[in-house]
Amino acid sequence: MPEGPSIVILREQLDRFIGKEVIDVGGNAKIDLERLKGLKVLDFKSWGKHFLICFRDFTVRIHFMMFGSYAIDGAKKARLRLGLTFPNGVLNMYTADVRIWEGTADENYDWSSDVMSRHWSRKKAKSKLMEIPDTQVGDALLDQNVFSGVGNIIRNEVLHRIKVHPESKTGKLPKTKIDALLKEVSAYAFDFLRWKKEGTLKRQWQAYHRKECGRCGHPIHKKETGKTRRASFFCERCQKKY
DNA sequence: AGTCATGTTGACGA
DNA sequence: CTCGTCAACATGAC
Repeated sequence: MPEGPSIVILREQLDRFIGKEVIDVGGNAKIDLERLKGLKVLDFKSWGKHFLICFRDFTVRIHFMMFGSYAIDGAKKARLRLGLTFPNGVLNMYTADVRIWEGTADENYDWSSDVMSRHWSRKKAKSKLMEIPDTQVGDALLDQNVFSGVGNIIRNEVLHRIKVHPESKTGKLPKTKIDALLKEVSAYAFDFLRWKKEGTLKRQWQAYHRKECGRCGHPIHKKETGKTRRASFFCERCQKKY
């Protein structure tokens, strides 16, 4: 569920609830559920992995963490975290971290860091990278403040695409590799979106959870890298360590 | 059936 | 104050 493109897919399915009133609220989310009742949803937005339900005076922020899921016009077996009933349908969410931000989404988020936003700024991401030259690029990719929406799939596939080893220090990357990184991180997110919709995402993976490199056939190395200690999958033949 | 995983936060101690 | 470590959360695919 969790990476940015999956949240975009959720958002895209909810157009018919925009402008509609929440006529009932349920679930075990630790927020004041009654507060939503009777209010109109002005919009659904996303910022990276954050799914945002926009009301006039506040924003409900949903984070699906690792195991989150949702159902539209249906229910699942899992315990309901937050369920919204509209006159024309239902949105149910499970295993999510739910919070309320006072104010609008615009007041709470910097859209330029979302790799799937139309406001995504390569330039700003580049200057953020320059500030952390000693950070491993694998860790930098998971930094939501720099690349919001990027998760473990996107980071591993992007690094494979640009032939860079996850343990490379950002400050040592050649300019061409920095530029390739900034370009591909967004490009891959949109490929992910398309493949996920087609149901072909897994078979497109070139490194992530693969035994052999999708490019050269060399065995894929799996290792917990960096401070994040998430699993990195990479080709020691194709991907150079800087 | 057991293992593993598309993630983040907060507590705690050094 | 900042850093590292760890527990906690909770589900489903294989």
